[in-house]
Amino acid sequence: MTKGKPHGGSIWTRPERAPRGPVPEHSRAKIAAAGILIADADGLDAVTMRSVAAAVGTGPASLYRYVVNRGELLELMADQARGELDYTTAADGSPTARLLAIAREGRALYLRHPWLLDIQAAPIPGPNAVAFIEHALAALDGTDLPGPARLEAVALFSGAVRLIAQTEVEQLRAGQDAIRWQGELAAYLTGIVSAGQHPHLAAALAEAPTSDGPTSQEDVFDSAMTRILAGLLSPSTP
Amino acid sequence: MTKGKPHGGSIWTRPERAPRGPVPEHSRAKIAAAGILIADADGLDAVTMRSVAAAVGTGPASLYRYVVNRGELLELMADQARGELDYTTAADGSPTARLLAIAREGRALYLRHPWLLDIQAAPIPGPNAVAFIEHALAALDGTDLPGPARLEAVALFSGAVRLIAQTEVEQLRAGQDAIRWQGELAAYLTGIVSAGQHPHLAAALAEAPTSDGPTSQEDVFDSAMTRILAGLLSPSTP
DNA sequence: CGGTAACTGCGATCATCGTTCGCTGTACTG
DNA sequence: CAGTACAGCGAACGATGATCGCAGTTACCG
Repeated sequence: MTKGKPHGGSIWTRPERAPRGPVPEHSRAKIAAAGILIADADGLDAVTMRSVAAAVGTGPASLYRYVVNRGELLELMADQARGELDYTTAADGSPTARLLAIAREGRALYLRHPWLLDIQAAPIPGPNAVAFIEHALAALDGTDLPGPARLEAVALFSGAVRLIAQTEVEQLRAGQDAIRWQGELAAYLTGIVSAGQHPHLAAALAEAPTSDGPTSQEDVFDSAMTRILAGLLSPSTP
Repeated sequence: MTKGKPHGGSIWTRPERAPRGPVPEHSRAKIAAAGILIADADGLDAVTMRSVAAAVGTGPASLYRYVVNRGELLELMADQARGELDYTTAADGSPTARLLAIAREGRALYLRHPWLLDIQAAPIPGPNAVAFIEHALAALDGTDLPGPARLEAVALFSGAVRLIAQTEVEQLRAGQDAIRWQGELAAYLTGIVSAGQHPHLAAALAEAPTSDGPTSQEDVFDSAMTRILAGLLSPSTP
């Protein structure tokens, strides 16, 4: 009759070890670690079922005993990487300061594992994602935001960290091609601007990129993050 | 000797029509339109070289006369979709009001073409992306932000629109499975919370999701966007 | 203790996808 | 009119995600 899936939706609601059967030769953690190593070295596209299986020392088909599809493998990797986050620097201080500390940790994580930006968030958060939410909520203690608004603020906060880190990683990805790339972009925009349309873009590009010395990436990140946090933590104006 | 790429980096710096040779039977716009139709109907994964080629009425190999690879095809689609944006509602008013109007347009676009969220921004923006930047910059007129900060603010603004729309689309994607999905998520979180760790998450979840009637998605979007804009437009506090 | 059910490992294999090759035909140049 | 650069495209390649079915392994039940 009606079957009623016993388990299944997400990998986080499915037990790692089955009640019966032989003891698995590998583990989710080991497989995820292998995937992370490959992604760090050669990018997310290099993380194939075959490459991960080979790194673990087995065949591609065997991975499907631990994971339902490639997406779940990436979920495993993403959550395991998030386990590297260290929240001790966000232990106390003002909400803004604590969240900024968490944001810095997140930025470092994205720079360490740029492929995280290529994985879109899964519908159900893994344990380390939940831990992130918990710590961000803890940082919100002392603000006058109501409960649901706090969850929303954490989501926006997390997205902002990802967003800013993404622009930073994009430049790093260009690598040594940065000169060629920036040159092409500049030529392209110059061509557009000189056409007469887009006066505001012309004005913004004309202005010099700050005359008082080169700003470090960390400073850019901090100031952008601080601005966003100011908006998120301010009471809503109805 | 040294060849020196005549053209090439991006599709936007490459002319659509070559100076010599027969007149192409198709066009970038037509191919992009076909791809958009498919993506709207069956998602971005259904946009394969074969399916788009078939929709245009040709073979897969022929598409490579218009596009260097699948990524460029997606770029074409993304920029063409952005051409649907209407900025007339953002013509005047306060910077916040104008940006909010643009944000609403963006939200509607993402809801109309959810697959846009699956395409990550290309290194070089297409014409309609440039138009978006231009209009956002125009909305920033009257603020005291310096030039480079405005470009940064536009980037953050654009990312915020995308981020908020994404959470909204995620729920829509669950579709009728929403009941099952929310149920599973709730059960999952309940299990985690009841373990005793994560006290802040427990507190946030315990609080009722506002007692004064159901809030519409538009209101949620507007309030979140307004909060973020407040942060972006406020002068940096050094 | 023996039988059965549930599970693991995995070789072989499939369907599909992005992309390339090479040929033929066509339009523009000089 | 000859040459060249390009368009269209059938056929094919290599790689990938995923499935099937069988053999070996463990735990539970009577």
